[in-house]
Amino acid sequence: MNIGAASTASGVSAKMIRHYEAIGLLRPAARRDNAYRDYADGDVHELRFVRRARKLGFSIDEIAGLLALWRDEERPSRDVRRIAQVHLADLETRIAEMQAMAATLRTLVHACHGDDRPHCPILDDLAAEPPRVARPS
Amino acid sequence: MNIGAASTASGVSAKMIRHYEAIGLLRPAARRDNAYRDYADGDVHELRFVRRARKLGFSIDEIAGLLALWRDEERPSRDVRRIAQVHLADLETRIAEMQAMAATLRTLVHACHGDDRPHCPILDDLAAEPPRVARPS
DNA sequence: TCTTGACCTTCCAATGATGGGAAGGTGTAG
DNA sequence: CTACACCTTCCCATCATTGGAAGGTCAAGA
Repeated sequence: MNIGAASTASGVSAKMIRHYEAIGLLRPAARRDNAYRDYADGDVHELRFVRRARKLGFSIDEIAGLLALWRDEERPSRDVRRIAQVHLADLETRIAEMQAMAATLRTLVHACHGDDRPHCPILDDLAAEPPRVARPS
Repeated sequence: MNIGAASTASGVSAKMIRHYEAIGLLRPAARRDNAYRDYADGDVHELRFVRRARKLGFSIDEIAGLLALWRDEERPSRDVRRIAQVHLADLETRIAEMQAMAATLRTLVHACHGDDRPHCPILDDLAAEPPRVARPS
């Protein structure tokens, strides 16, 4: 199977398949006489694994770990769970940060008339002096 | 005021101040005889504006627009509001995507025993065949 | 047989926001 | 005079992905 077919079958772009190989996430593909990469069904399965993990937001490093565990029939599920938990906590932190941003923005957008007049609470907020937090020497 | 003082006063790192100047977000700073950048209070105010906007997740391009509007005493607040609204919608989309990831992950982490045994629903999910979506030719 | 077009190869570069660090000039206090 | 803190520019790295150039390969049709 050429890289194009593997790409179609897995949903991972050919560009990314080569990239994943280059950075060592995937083992070097078999080559035909013409130097074309040659993929088997198992490889496509791995590519789909990677794609699904990316869709869940795992980093390449994390996926490398997950792939290694997946290949190891004896892995303790604890190891897999730990990776997933760390990533989940990470996601939750970032979601909370973005929700804080969104909440502030919603308030500001709501407060802004959004008409011809120049007065704008959004700019007022952006330009505001930062609150002088009490910082005991 | 040297760049270090402006950095301390604004909360924007000296590195980033130079960067913002290099990419054209900020006007080239005044220079002293020794070629050191020289900042006035107004510049620090602008830097704080940029910092606050970054904290709300605005992109550099969006901040460029906001800065221009801020400088223009005659701007219609509508223009500001539109930028903020687009960004807010963007944030909400990304939050929803991440929440979908997190929800899936929570389910999987919950389903995984996380012990010595190799069986792991997390890997099972990642390795699952993608649902064959009906795709009427 | 020749051409066309769809594939494949490698290599280089860009994205966006930020940081690290090198190599060298400047300012000030001891 | 010497430290040391500051400043300058320049290059490189991150992370995941995409775009493109320059060139090789293969199959089908005239």
